[in-house]
Amino acid sequence: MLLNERKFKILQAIVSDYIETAEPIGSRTIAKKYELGISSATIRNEMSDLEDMGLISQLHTSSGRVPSEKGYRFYVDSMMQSRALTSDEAMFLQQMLIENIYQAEYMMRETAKALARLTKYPAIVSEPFLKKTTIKHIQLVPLDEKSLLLVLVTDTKTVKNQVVNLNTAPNYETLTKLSAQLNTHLAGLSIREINRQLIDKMLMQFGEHAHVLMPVLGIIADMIQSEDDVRVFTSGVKNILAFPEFSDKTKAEAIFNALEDRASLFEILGQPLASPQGIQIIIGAENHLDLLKACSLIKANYTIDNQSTGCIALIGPMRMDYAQAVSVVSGILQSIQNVIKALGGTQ
Amino acid sequence: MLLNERKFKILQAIVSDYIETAEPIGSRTIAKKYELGISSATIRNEMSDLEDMGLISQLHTSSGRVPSEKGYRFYVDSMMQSRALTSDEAMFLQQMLIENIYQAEYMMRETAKALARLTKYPAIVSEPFLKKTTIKHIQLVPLDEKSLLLVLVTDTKTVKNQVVNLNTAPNYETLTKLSAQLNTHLAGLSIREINRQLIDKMLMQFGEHAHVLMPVLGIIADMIQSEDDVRVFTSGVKNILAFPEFSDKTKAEAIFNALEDRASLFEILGQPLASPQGIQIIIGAENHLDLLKACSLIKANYTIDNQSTGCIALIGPMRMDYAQAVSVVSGILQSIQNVIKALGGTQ
DNA sequence: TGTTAGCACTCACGCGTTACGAGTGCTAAC
DNA sequence: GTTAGCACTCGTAACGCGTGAGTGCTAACA
Repeated sequence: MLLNERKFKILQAIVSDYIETAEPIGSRTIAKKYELGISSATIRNEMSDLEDMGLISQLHTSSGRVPSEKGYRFYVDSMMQSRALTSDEAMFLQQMLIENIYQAEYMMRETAKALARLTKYPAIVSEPFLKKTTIKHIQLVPLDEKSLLLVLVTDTKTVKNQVVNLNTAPNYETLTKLSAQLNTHLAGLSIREINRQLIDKMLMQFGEHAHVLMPVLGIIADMIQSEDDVRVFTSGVKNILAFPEFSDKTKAEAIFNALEDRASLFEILGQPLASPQGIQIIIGAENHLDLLKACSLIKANYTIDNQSTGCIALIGPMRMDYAQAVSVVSGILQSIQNVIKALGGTQ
Repeated sequence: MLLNERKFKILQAIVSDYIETAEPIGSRTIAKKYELGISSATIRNEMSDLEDMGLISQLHTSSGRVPSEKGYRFYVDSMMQSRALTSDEAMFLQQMLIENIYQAEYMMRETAKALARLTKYPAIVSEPFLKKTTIKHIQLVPLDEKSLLLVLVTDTKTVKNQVVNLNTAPNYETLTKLSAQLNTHLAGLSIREINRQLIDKMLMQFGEHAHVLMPVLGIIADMIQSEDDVRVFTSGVKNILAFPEFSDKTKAEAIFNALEDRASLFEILGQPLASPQGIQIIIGAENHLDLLKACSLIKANYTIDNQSTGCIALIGPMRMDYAQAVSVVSGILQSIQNVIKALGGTQ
């Protein structure tokens, strides 16, 4: 779609004004507020054209114009100015990094908080999806006669635990030995690399303890493959109450529902990224979740060794401040990558 | 405070009607709806007395009456009928128990969900506060040259992890030995029992690895003592939007703030219980958290070996359905206790 | 031919008025 | 002691109306 410069400027004025005020905007207001050197009548003519093109719309005759989804899309694609982080924002992120971040879980929670704090939009942060990470260490820990604890550490130092129930659990020494063997075979592998052949080979070596190995391997596969165990952190969900577009209770509730339900959170995070390395902007009904069709999403994957893994996202009204949100998301993305690198340590 | 039977019945009618409808209730309505065998004029006189006693109040002259905090307190203490779980509720809890509950974290999350689902009030569930539980097992897991992972399992099978950074981390065999020694000394103890004497004795035995022991012990103490690491699960926070008393945005926001902030959650959960074994009902300003002064709380501790440990709580408007809430909380409390017993297993 | 001034028209919104109803307290009669 | 009746209060919903921000259309102008 091509717009002449005047239409371009008018659309830009409408979108950014609406992002700021949430009020429909009329020709006279544009003429007064933005010095375009043309009269309101001319602006009216141009606006009529923009409406024909589907970029803006009216709520009723004789109301001002409001950007349409297509209008937002055009804005995001063609006229949004990427802006740098303000010094306040940068300092906030810096501060967050300085505080000791020992472990993935803590970092995730803090990241969600920071996103929500800086943008005033609800934020979602997911742990890395394990199927894309590799196993760093496995440890079998004794619990009692009939159960043991399986501890799995990934290359991002995310730690997972699961109790394994058996008829009779091996004693401490045996578990220590088994742990060592498991590590010999599995450390450094991703789930994709654990295949039938490898399992058979391990079963041979495990001998009398094969009855322990089978459930343990099964659970490792489950832990790695199922979303069930991936923690998702949200923060600032209440922020949506501040937006007039959600002052209607049922609309606010829809969003709360989406953000409190793990299934729909995964739906939000899990859609394949058009540009997996970058930041994706999803406007209104472009996302397929009915509960969020009045919202826009800003998503990014953080990556480990260039493999996409976890996800961070912001949710806001369609008139969200895309420029600010994108810059904050990209800033935080970098911070996370740095921390992941640091956590990776000497490996 | 003593009320004659007529006043008692009238107050009961006012409280339960208001709990149901959230509308002030007048003498004529009571006369029609509840067959007390007296006229509205008589009821008016009695209501005037009840108001003098501070049990009910008017929002303005010529409006119906509304229970005061004192009135709710009287209701809860003297006239609330404890009710059994409905068969639906009982089945729901039964179902929850049947689903495999392997681990404390999962159980907590599900418990919070169930509480919120059954009552329509926001629910909070905390993990056991460690200072009151005992250590079941400690394991040191290798990570890399400069760090190791400390895994701590408690008697409720709650699992905590923390990365420990050292100048040079011992190798796998050493860690295995150290783990065994730590367990010999510490398993079965609560944090109160880890004293200077014991630490000195351990330092002697650890010899060359004393430089590992000190940070590890420090972190164990931290993990056990600090609230920071206690997970708190909330569910159904959005439910407050359904109550007309919170339709004012700022009032709803106050509650969202309280329930999203860990510090205030701890404040909610942490107040000493008047009756540590039972269910505590806190009405309005009886709780000291300003953000929640328009709310009532229903709290209970779940216990392990008769020591109070974790906490479950419901939050609602002052006119919450105390009878139902209490019965659900007590039902869930029992379920949790059963699960804890089962998790305790053969120990 | 593109731009602009002017005009008639639309429609949401705020405001004052009014009618209504649910509630009260008081008084007098039973 | 109880109740019927009455005057009074006050929040709320409905209504009408003026206002203002907006539109599209037309005619005049550069």
